[in-house]
Amino acid sequence: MVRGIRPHVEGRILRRLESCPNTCRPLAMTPRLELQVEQSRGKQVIGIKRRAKRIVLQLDDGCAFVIEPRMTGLLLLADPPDREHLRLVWRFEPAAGQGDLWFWDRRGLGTVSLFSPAQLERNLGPGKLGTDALEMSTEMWLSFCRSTSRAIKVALLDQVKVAGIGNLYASEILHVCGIDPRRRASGLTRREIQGLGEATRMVLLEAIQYEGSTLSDGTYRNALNRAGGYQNQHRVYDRAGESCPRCGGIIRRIVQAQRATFFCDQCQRRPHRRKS
DNA sequence: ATTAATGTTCAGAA
DNA sequence: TTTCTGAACATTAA
Repeated sequence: MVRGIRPHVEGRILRRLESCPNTCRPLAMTPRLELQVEQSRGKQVIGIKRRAKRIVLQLDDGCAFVIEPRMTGLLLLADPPDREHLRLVWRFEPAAGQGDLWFWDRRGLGTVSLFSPAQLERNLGPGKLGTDALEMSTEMWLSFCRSTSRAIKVALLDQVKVAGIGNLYASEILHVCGIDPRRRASGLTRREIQGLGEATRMVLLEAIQYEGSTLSDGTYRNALNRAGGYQNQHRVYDRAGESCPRCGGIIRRIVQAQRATFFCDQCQRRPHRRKS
């Protein structure tokens, strides 16, 4: 999303922000966003970056819009799938060949906030979001695993501990490093944890390269309303009953913490439980 | 027709 | 303190 949007918004001047009137439900926003929006008129976008799963649109006064797409939110430069679910539009001073920026969200769980520098620190800082999954060192992975007795799959989704891993990627990561998703995080060996770190890096970089996963509901799209390509590379996600691409075992689907987990029973197996 | 499922997060309870 | 549960929502498949 960020890569697609950056060339169209960097350096541009904000004219106004509009909440879309024909939307099924008002966009969840920070209180008083409307008021602050008046003050953001004329401000310049100096940059756009990703922080874990959030998108940060930085303004020249130190404030920033933080967009949280959640399940179905999209930032689009053109051609929204429909008008019905448009939630918000940033209107910029006209520039040749460059239009406005839209927030479209089918389910409506996404949020957009306008934060002051202090609020940014509070909402994106270490208390709220852990280290980005792509910036974790082996030492950090070790202390992360030692810190919790939950199943490793569930722990990987804890954004306070490690930020940026979503449900489908947790399954993909654990398949790549061959770890049973039901294993306790604290029970992993040093060697396994090292593999987990490497697998995380590999899967996330791969997914970013392929521009994300457009699942069967077809919702996810990049900034230009194009489907992603990573769904074709999924090893286990949404492939219950199919055979494992690595060992030929059968891929299973289980539920952990009320979320679907996919894994291969054969090459992601629990270690032998030894009587002691 | 119901029910369950969906790339998420958070408050509040256990 | 940590972990679990349910709710927020819209849409589709079983």
